[in-house]
Amino acid sequence: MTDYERLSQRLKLMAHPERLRMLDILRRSPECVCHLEALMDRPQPYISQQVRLLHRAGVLRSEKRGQNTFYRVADPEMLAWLDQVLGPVPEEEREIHHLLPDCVCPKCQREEVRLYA
Amino acid sequence: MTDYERLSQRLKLMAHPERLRMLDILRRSPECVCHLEALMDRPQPYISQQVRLLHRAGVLRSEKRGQNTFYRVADPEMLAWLDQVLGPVPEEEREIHHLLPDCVCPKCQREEVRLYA
DNA sequence: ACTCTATATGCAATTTATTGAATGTACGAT
DNA sequence: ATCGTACATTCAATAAATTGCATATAGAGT
Repeated sequence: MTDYERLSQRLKLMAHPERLRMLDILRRSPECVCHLEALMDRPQPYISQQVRLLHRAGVLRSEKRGQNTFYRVADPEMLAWLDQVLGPVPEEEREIHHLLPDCVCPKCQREEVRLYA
Repeated sequence: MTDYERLSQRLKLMAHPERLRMLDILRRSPECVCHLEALMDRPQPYISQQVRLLHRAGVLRSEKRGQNTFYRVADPEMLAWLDQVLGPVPEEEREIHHLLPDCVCPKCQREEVRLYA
């Protein structure tokens, strides 16, 4: 496999509107599948599929917290690319969880977290 | 069209091994189709097709010199992305035409150019 | 053990991208 | 006018990506 092949395979992960948006969310703070589902307004299997693609490629890291699985962008190369393509994440937007009225995920249900919104 | 859609469409242009390689060549110096053909070892219609894709999207600019059409990467956004993904082009590798023994393009036939190889 | 919840997986239908190959065109040289 | 060169276009075959939907699983709570 040439360098160009390796790079283009990873670029393909970004070169998709829904995945790009998902990456833009997950580079800010870890989110669970059900939160992504509410945020992106897509059926859960759809979210899981895209997450899987990114996870298999080593772009996302997963972390179980109770019932939920939280994903975050954990790949430095991808993070650098995202910074270049989307612009860097402003300091004040980091680690902020976007609360959603119709989201059932634990972060959206806890009052303490609501303070950051 | 959302931002994510616009960006992913342009990212798709890079997310292809042959086009990425072509872009890597054309960000260094302008080259004609027949030279790309020799460099990349692909049939001429194949080269023309990929060139067209990139040209239509505004990534490449074309310039006629005699019989030949030279293409170069003219889009600042794409150039920045290429720098991020492939690393910047070293100063000493800029504007250098890679001479090929089996290439019939004018640059490869002129002795003066040979000095830079 | 049953149930509920969060998430994962499998599969088929469709769409889109990729590639090869034939053919077309424009233009300079003879 | 015809020929050759450089490049462009078109089309069809194939491969790959995308998406929707049905279903599976694993673990927590009852």
